[in-house]
Amino acid sequence: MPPVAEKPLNRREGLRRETLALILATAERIFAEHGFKGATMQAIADEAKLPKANLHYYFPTKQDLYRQVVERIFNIWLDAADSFDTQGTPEAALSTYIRKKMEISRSHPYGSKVWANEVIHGAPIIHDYLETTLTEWTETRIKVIERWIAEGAIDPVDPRHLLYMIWATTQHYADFSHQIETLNEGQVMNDRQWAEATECVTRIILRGIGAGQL
Amino acid sequence: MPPVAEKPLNRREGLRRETLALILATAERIFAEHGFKGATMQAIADEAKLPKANLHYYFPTKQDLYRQVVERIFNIWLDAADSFDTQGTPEAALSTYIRKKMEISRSHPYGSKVWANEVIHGAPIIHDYLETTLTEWTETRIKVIERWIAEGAIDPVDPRHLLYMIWATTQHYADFSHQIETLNEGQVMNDRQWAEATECVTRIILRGIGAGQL
DNA sequence: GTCTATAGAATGATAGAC
DNA sequence: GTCTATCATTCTATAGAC
Repeated sequence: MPPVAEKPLNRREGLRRETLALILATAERIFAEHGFKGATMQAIADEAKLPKANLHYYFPTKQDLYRQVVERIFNIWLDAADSFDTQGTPEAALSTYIRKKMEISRSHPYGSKVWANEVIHGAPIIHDYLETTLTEWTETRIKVIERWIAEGAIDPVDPRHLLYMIWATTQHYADFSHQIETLNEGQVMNDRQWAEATECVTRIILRGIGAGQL
Repeated sequence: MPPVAEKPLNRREGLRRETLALILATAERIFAEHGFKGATMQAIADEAKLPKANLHYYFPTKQDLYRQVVERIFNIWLDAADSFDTQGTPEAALSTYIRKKMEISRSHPYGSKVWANEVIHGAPIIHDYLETTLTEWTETRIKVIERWIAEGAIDPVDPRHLLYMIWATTQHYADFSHQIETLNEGQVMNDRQWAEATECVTRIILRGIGAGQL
C-alpha cells in the first residue's frame, strides 16, 4: 500500500468518475428529449451545471458522448437476457425476461428512448452493434426458442416475431411514455399500474404462444 | 361552366397540389431519417429538387411543414380503426385492425417513424392531438373492448394494455425496420414475410386474450 | 410562383488563462 | 482539471429581382 501518493490520486479519480457519471446521466435525458441533433452540448452542460468546455474535456466530440449513452442501455438489455439460459421452462424464461424488460423500461426510460431514436434513424452511429452483438445475441435466443418448439413446450411460432413482440411491447412503455401518461389522465404510471401492465403483457404473450396457463 | 378562365386556373391549382404533395412526401422521409432538428429545409429542398425558398412559400415555417406530416399519418391510423365499429366479433374486429395497422407500417414507414419521434420527445408539436382526438378515440374503443369482456367473448384483460400491445407491435415493424432488416440478413421483408408477420402477431394476440382458435 | 443572395441567430469545437 | 472568450460553420427565414 503506497500511503502518501494514493489518497489525492484516488480523490481525483473519484471526482473524475462522478463527473463522468453526471455528464452521462444528463446527456441521456437531453438526448432522449431532443434527439441527437436537437440536443446541444450547451443544454447538457447547463443541466449538469458545468461549463460546456468541460464536456469536451471528458468527451472530445458530441458523437463520443452520444455513443457511450447508447452503449449503456444496450448492455443493460443484454444482461437482462440471462433468463434464456438460466431458466428451464419457456414460462419461467419468458416471464422473467419480460418482467426484467418492463423493469428496465421503468428505470431507464431515457436510455430506451435514445436507442429507439437511434434505430428509427437507421442506426447511423451504432450500426456495427446491430450487425455484430445484436445479431449474435438474437441467433442464440432463436435457437433456444426453436428448441422449445421442437420439444412441444410452446406453439410453433416464428421466434423472430415473438422476440419483436416482446421488445416492442416492453419498450413501448418507455418510448411512448408521454402518450401513455396522456391516456392515463395525465398521471405517471404508479407501482400498481406497472405491476398490472407487466402481468397483462406476460399473460397475453405466454397464452398466445401456448405456454403455461397462469 | 365558365369556359375561358377555368382552364389556366385549374392548371395552376393542379401544379400547386402536385408541388405540395411532393414537398410533403419528401419532408416525411427526411424528417423520419433525421428527426425534426436533424432534418434541414435545405436537405428537403434538395431531395425535392426545389429551391429552398419555395418550401417557405408553401409552408411558412419548418414547424408548419412538420406538423402537416405528423397529422397525415395520425389521420391514416384513425381511419384504420373503423373495424372496431363495423365488425361484429372480437376476432373479426381485432384481426382486421391488426392487419390494417401492419399494412400501414409497410406502406407508410416514414410517417410512422415521424410520429414515433414526436411522441418519444414528449409530443412538443402535436400535444393537443394526444389530449383531444387520441384520448376520445381511445375511450370509445376501450368501451368496445369492455363490452366484449362483459359478453365473455374475450378474457378480462385491461383494454389499454391490449391497445398498447397492438400499437407497439404493429408500429415496431415500421419504426425499427432498420433493426429488423439487419436481423433479416440485411434484406427488406418480402411479401411472404409480411404475411407471416401479420399472421403471427394476430394469432398470438387473439389467442393471448382467448378470442377464437385459428 | 420561382429563384438568388443574404441577414441574423445558434452551434460544435477550441484556444489559452488560471 | 476548470473556465471564459471566440472562431468557423450551419441553419431558418426573408428580401427582392424576375
